[in-house]
Amino acid sequence: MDTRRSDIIAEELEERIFNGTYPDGDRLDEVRLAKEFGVSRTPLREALQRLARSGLVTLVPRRGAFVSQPGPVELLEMFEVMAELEAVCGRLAAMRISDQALTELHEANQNCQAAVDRQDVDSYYAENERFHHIIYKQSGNSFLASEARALHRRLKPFRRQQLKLRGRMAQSMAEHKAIVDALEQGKPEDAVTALRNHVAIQGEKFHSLMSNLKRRTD
Amino acid sequence: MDTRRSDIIAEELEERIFNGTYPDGDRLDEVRLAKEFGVSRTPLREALQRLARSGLVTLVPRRGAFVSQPGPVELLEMFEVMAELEAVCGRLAAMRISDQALTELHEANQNCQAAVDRQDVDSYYAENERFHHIIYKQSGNSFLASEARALHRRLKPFRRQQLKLRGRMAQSMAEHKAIVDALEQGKPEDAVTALRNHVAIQGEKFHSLMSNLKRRTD
DNA sequence: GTCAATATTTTTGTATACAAGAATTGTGTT
DNA sequence: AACACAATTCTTGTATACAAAAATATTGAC
Repeated sequence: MDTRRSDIIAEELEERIFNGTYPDGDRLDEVRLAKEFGVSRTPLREALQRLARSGLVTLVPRRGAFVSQPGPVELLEMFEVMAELEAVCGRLAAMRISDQALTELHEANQNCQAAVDRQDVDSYYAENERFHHIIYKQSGNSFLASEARALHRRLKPFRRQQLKLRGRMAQSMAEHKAIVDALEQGKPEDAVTALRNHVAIQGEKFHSLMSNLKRRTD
Repeated sequence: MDTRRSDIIAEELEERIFNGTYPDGDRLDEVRLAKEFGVSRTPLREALQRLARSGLVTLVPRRGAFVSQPGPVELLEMFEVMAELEAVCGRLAAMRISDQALTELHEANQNCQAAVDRQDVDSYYAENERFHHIIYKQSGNSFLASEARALHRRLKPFRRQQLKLRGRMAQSMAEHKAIVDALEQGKPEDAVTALRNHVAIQGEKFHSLMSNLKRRTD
């Protein structure tokens, strides 16, 4: 329960940057936004500073706040790091995971499959997130888990795009199975490769998606 | 060159939290600090929000800002993540490192050795930092590099403590050599293990340091 | 007509003022 | 004496006011 207006505003602005309302490089005018949200500049500035910390906007002194969407190169870099973070989580989780978490993992996976059968992208997305969050937590390293969650969240809008690619959801399910198997059998290195590939492939898919998009605009 | 006062204040407060001027849980009074720095509350609040993003203080709504030093458990978790980040940097760098960077690495290492011979802790620390930063950069992934730098910086005050441990600097030098060898020969997995151990051992050293400290206060 | 220098406007950074919630103190009751 | 409730004080959150720097427009010279 955030009582501060700046928190609510920060979330709203974050949402708008994610869904593309504000394009890359766009300047976020303090007074205009303050009027729009019906607040003074003070809470709005605090919200902008928060976004700057997350890397969503860059604050140029005496110039203002500018939206900074990650470019293709930066995105691939972020996916690479995400792949490694997940791999580490998997390696630790393979040694530390609880029985209860394993059943929860199976449960999330079954819900994923059901969503695939129903062609329900939203539901698939939610269960997939749950799946990964369980692994983060089961790493037994809460700092690692929170870092993983943060990057996962940051990449959310870009992962979502490629879920629409033909056959991606089915392929993803197969990868999930390999991950669960590795964790169940307590094989750290298997979990590492399974998770690393699972995420890395997303980066590659995204890459092909980007080049397709580019070719279309030629 | 930061023109904004809030930046300067944030740095100063960060320094004070690092060097223990403000103990854990201490409340940072806005008006008192504002008077002390000779500014109004506005830039000071912005500085506090910045520190909150870095995790150095926690902002409780309507209650204020409280220093939150990481506890022993959290620190070990952070060292574990640092070890993995460095390992990933090393793996990528082993494949991508340039000849020039390799010579720079040798150079930094020689300067390290010279500092050890002179028993010059400060100088050792600076060159050691340079050594690691080169590896981060040579990962060829600038997002990864900046994440590694951020965590490295955050752990700085805790790493520093254990440099004073007897024989640690000499041991560290041997580990550096193993790292450089792996990078030079382009062996990713060797670089991974060398770097992971190099950092992980810092976490363990810190752990023993902590328990010694605890025993003394019993 | 173009370029440069200056004046004006706009916008950010900071200070101050005000409002609302939390902590504290004091008083009254049991 | 102890507890509860109310009034006061203190502190945070927000709005407004002001100052300084950057952007823009205007005027003048060539």
